[in-house]
Amino acid sequence: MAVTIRDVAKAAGVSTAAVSKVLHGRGNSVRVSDVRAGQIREIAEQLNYRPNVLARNLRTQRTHTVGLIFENFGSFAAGPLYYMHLLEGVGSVLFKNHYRLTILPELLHDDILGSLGDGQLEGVVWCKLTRDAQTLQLIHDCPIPIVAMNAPAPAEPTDAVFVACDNASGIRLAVEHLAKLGHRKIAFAHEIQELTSPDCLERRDAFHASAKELMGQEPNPADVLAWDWHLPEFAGWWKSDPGYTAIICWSERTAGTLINRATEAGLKLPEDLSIVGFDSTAYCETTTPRLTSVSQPISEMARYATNTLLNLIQGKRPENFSLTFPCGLDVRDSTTSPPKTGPLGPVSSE
Amino acid sequence: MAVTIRDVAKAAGVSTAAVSKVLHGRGNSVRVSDVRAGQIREIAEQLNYRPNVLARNLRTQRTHTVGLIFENFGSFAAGPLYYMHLLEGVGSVLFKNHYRLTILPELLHDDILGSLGDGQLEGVVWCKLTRDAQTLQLIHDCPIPIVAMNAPAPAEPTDAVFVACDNASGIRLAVEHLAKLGHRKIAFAHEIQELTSPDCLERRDAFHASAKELMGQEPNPADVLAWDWHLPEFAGWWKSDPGYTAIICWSERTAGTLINRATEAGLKLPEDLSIVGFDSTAYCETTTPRLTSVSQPISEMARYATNTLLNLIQGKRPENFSLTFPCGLDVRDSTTSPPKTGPLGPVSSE
DNA sequence: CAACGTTGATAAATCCGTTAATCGGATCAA
DNA sequence: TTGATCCGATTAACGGATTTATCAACGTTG
Repeated sequence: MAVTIRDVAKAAGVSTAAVSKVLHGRGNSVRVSDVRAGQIREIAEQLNYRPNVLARNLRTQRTHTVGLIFENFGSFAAGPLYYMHLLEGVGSVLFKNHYRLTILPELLHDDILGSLGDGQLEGVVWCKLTRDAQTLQLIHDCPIPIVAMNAPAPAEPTDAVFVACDNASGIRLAVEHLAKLGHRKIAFAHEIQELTSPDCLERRDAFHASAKELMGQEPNPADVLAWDWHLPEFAGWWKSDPGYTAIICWSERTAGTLINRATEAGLKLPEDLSIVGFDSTAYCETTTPRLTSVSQPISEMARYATNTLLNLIQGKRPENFSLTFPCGLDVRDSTTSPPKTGPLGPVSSE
Repeated sequence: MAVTIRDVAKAAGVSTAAVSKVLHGRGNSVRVSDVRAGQIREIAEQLNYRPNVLARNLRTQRTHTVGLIFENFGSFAAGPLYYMHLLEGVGSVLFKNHYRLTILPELLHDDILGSLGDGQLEGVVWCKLTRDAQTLQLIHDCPIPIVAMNAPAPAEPTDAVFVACDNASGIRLAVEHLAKLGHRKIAFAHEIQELTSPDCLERRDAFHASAKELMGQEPNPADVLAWDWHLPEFAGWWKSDPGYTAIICWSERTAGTLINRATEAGLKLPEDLSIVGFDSTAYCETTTPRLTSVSQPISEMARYATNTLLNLIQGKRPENFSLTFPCGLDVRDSTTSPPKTGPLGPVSSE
């Protein structure tokens, strides 16, 4: 059907080795004169020859393809821009290095090993890898390198590299910011279905720790709002509000929804209530008021993860098997001093 | 290195054909008794055999892989949720059919043919395919089926299938909605760099046509706002405003940014200014006020496009080589009657 | 002149799973 | 008894590019 290297070789009156050498630069011990090379190139052009990459991949045992696993592909379109940045970061590094990117479906554990061991992928970026025994076993059995994104490294070192952001310090920045503004009672919010996310849990725990350390706020179940935001429950909570003046949200999206509920309930933002989000993408610029948010260098993390993966594929041992990126805080317009000044009075925000 | 089918065959004392038949169900004329089959399966399990998909793909000339081309991968992370829905729609259909999804980088025209003709892809979903002669030639030369998303079909039929939304009727719905509310002077907004998007141009032209038809508003350059939204130019425009009471935006993102600029300029929305967006994703629920928006069934379109592509791959001729999906209008809170009632007075919105 | 290096090029093995062709033997109908 | 059919299984040829081993011819050098 298609034109093969043999067709070209026959038409040019040379061996396939010569064609392979001239057209693709392969084969060390193959030497071709300039004249012949020119002829071969010309014939190939005439015949409109296109190399079959499948054959090459089989022979060389390389595919220049990397896989990407999202933890919840089915529902990620509803999510914020986190995934877009992730995809952009991974893709840009791969494409720059002439690699291909394959999106993998959510797979059953048994199928994953088959997918990762079928020779089609040289490595995989795995988002939000969990830390259970089954997964650790899988990492051990996996024949290709794995880099985990936004997954905390397990206690015992594994073959996989873990890239994450420092949730604790990020949340601490948020609490510190609010404390400086004069807030004395802060809540933490997440959507009800996010209970299973390791990131969410880490941030919640960090919130309790930071609130206690910086403001003496003892951990209290009422500090954590876990709602189905599609219901207008905010107004109810706010009425029974035991004095909260600020809310830190586990994600950008939660913060966006909270802004809406609060506005609908008649609150004036940020004067009545300060809100902090987590992720700081372009989305934060589009809310009203613009959202103060902990920033996680998603794109940078993705780039680092991907570069590390490419190094692993080349057999280079990484410097670190676990890297945590620091978080920042992008102060925008959704945070200000609390309405009722506390015992210390409002603190000027430099 | 890895365990091959030959290793299994040798260990089980049978031919590779038998192993292939038992483990993968391949080969019509190959018959294996149940006893042998059991032995083979056992041996394969013991040896931890995993078939090499590269070899299979080469032999069968099939890869069960489809490519996806974005028109601007490098910057799409800044965009709205459009891409997420697109990716979700394409991916879900592919995965359900046990296909793989490969994201392709932006390529030079010469490289594209190489990429699409190297045997690795069985078909491609191509977003925002342009209509220039070079691209039409490429469609003609492409050895695998193409389905174009959000691309208007060219005049002369091609081998590619075109899936788009009905921009004109969508914009008409928006104008109609505003006209019914009593608006008599409407502007159209897009970001300055979007001038090259076919969708954007189509929507602009449809705006002029609908505004003239439904409200007698003669096309006027001042009706179109083309701004760099990062600059706070809205206030200036508003002051020199010749009486506009509503703005239709070419995209969701433009609308979101406009809401912010207007709010910052001290306008009360939607009382002072009605705003309509285009795309109606979850994002519209997060703005304040929630964004009234023309809805384009992105996910559905992507699913249709992908199913059509899978049919093309199987050699089935599609019923239509061009399908336009109707748009709807999701009325939310960003549109209401204009502040100054026109000659007819406000019309109740049913 | 023998030894040796270099250039130009090829044949054939290899990657690994698939499949058409074939084969011995048993069964069965005519 | 002959011929046809089916069962169980194997052999060997693919698919298309890469690569090792090998070779002829020619020039150089001591």
